[in-house]
Amino acid sequence: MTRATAAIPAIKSSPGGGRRGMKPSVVAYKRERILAAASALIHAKGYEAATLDMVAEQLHVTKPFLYTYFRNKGDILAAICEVGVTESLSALDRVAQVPGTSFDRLRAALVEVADIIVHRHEYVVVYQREMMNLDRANAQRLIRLRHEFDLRIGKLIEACVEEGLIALPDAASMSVWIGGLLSWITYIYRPGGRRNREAVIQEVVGASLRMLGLDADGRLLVPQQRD
Amino acid sequence: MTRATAAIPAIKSSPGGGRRGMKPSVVAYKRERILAAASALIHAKGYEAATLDMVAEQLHVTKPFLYTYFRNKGDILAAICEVGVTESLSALDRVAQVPGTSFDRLRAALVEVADIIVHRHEYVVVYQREMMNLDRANAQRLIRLRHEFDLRIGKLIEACVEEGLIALPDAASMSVWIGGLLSWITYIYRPGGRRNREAVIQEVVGASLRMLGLDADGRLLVPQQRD
DNA sequence: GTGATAGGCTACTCTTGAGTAGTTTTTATC
DNA sequence: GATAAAAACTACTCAAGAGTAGCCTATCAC
Repeated sequence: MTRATAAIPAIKSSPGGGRRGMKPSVVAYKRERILAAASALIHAKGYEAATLDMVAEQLHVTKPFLYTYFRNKGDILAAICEVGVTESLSALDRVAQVPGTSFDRLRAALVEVADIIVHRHEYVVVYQREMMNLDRANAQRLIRLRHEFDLRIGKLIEACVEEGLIALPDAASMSVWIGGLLSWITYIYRPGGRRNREAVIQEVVGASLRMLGLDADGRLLVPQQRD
Repeated sequence: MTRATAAIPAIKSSPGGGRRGMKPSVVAYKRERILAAASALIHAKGYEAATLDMVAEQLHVTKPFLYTYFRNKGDILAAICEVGVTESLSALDRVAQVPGTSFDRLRAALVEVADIIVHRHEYVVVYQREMMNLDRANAQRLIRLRHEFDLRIGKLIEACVEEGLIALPDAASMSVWIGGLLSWITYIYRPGGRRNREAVIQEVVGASLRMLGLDADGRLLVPQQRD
């Protein structure tokens, strides 16, 4: 891991480096590097076509090296798949602290998650496409996490309904469709593509809110009076 | 192909059976059977994990049999991937004949395509997940078809805008998000799942129209006046 | 019944990639 | 600078599956 090792000093100043030994954070760093390389490769070629030898080569390392940081290929995939959902869930934790109305929190949640999906593009695509290659245990865990995410979006919506900010009947069931719209970002936005990152986020947030019968500022949308 | 052969008589009465030899339609039928089996397997296990030996076994046939109807595994995948888009495009052709306003045609298109996605569930999932395993030529063809689909949905939207039925600025660019919502059906609806087929279609059509600023009957949605 | 042919099968080859056993190099410590 | 331990590498094994060469058999024309 010639190059990775050379890059390690950057971590010295990172938090969590206790006075005695920075081993844990170095290990975490190496794992992250492996995941980034694997994720890029799997994103480009697909799970089966992306071999561990290729991952190793990209890092200027050898295959057995990878096996000291992950038990097997499946565990690498699982770790990649977790990133998006995990980060989204902690974003929801953060958002819960946002002051204002439930609408403010809902919109903040949408923006935050859209942002994560845009930033973690490759990880999310791999999650969507390759989840099924996970072994039973990892798959279950991922499904639970995803379910929790939908549930919490649903709760944010319900809070809006209770405050009278949303009028749509059965609005909470829209959470899965909002999840779909958010996931679809990966098909619309590609890093280096012609679409603008912020514009995509704004579009998806606006579309999600309209699905809930709200405009971008949280005003209720109602059928226009015929004249 | 013991079982398939036994089932062939059903085809005798099918259209296209010229007076001399029903060979072409028999071949088409066998190809379809192969695709159905392969699609189910790939849907369940993923492209790489689904082996041709398994496909053959499911049909009570052997692997070389498959090779007389398809050049290789990739061609089978390509044929599966095409189904959803191709059928959707011909649905759009049909819909163009629908009398009434542009809104009627747009809604009809959404319903038809949603219906296809629900019916061809497995094919569509495979398309979404495994497209990247296609060789360059097949991939290009598929992308073009998909692009055409988005374009034509965009045109249906534009027609509504021109007739003054939609007020949303840049409404045509919503076509990709509608495509996303339609694709998401595959995550929401599973044959045999607890969700009702018609309800799902209604939900997705309603959500799509709300994204365009319309209610289910095509009435414009406008911000409610503050009191 | 005999011969020709399409349709299908048996029994391979050959490649590729996951995972590992055992060895070498680097680093840290005295 | 000797020594121990950690980190990484070399050089495999082993399994699995895509694709194929060549054989077998049912069917049909005559």
